[in-house]
Amino acid sequence: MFALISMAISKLVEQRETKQKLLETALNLIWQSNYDSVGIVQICEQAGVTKGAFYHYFKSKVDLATTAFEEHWQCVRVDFDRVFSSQNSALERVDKYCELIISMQTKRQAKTGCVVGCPFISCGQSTTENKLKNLSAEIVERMTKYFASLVADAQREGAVDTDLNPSEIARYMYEFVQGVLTLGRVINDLKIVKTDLKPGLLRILGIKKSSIKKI
Amino acid sequence: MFALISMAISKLVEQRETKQKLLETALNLIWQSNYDSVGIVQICEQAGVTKGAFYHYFKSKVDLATTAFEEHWQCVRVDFDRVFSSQNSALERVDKYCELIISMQTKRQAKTGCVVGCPFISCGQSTTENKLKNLSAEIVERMTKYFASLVADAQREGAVDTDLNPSEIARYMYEFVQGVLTLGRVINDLKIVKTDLKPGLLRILGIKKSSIKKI
DNA sequence: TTGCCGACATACCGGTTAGTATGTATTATG
DNA sequence: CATAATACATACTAACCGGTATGTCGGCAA
Repeated sequence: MFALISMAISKLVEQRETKQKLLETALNLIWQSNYDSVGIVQICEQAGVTKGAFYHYFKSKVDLATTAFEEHWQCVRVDFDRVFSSQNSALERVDKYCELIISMQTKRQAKTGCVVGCPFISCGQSTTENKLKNLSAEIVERMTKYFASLVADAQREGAVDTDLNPSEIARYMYEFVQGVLTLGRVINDLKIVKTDLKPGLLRILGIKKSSIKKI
Repeated sequence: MFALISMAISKLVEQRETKQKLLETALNLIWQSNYDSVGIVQICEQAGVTKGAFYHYFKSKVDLATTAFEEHWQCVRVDFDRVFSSQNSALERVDKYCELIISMQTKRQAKTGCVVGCPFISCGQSTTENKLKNLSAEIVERMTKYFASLVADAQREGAVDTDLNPSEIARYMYEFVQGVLTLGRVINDLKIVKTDLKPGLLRILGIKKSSIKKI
């Protein structure tokens, strides 16, 4: 009886793990290189499953990739919701966001041996699949919302001049973030991410000196 | 006699054109999509030559790509040398640089139908070929030099605070440029490039208001 | 016991890939 | 005039691609 139940459970776990392993492996491989140059068999081998298993769970390569990226977003947005929480002041958000990015990138570098940058942007701009491109564009919109409310709150807090359009500054900030991550990936060095991300963001945000002293 | 000479010349032109057409086509195709997903036969067909002609002039695909990108750099560096000339004030350089980028991107968009971004960066971060990656990293170094001297000159001109490290600000600026171009490519819209590039750069550069009035 | 179903595994398919081997026409040279 | 080199063109190969068709296996309900 107990044996039966535990077998059934382990079976369920295995099932979930097969699909999950596929998603995870696909994300990692595509993130490291790019969508077009990663093959299905390569993903399967790395995940330790066969092609049959792959096509049992996913109807195509782009199907796997999109769900992998969507799942990854659901995963990271938890972190973003936390650091961009209204509970944090604007400057705290910048601080925590930079910490988050750097810690994520450092972990990935430790795992893969190279600087990977943002998966959505680096992948979305280098694939021929429109589904992935659209997903990336969608992520850009979502991310700029975080920054827009950050800037608006910074203005309300009196840390930033109010004679500026918050969404403009927000765009500059996110554009800068992506630039730093992209160049970090190209020259394969986290140094510039670690040194430039925060001061660059603060410079764009343009915090008033008076507000620094206040905090 | 004249016929012979003109034939010889036209032959020479043809030869140069075959190789040149290959380089040009390769750059365009790879720039539009990415290195890994562009095939040699595709390049040859587009260039109107055969595979035999291709392997007569280049020993491999990556050989073609690297020489194409190096040639493209030699082409655009002429423009960069002009806009970043010491004859121009720092603000003029920013102005002309933004104009150059926007005009280049607009032309490419008209030709290809999509926003292509910076070829060196978008390609270098999405290929598995280390030769191309290294070339991209090299280009990054070359470009930041332009910005570093721009910032230093801006400080000497009194347009920017001197209590800042020029190379730091230069990095922020180039990182921002690449972010704007990358996002422009991802969302396939030149709008943000046109609206954000110049004000974003000026904000990072941090021109003193007094110097604006002076000019 | 039978029949079915989900969860894979294996073998295979047509098409495409980078790269090569060989053929040929034209031009330069001794 | 012969030979050699250049500038290609054509045909091919071995590997690999995404995708499919079919087979196998354990569990489960009737």
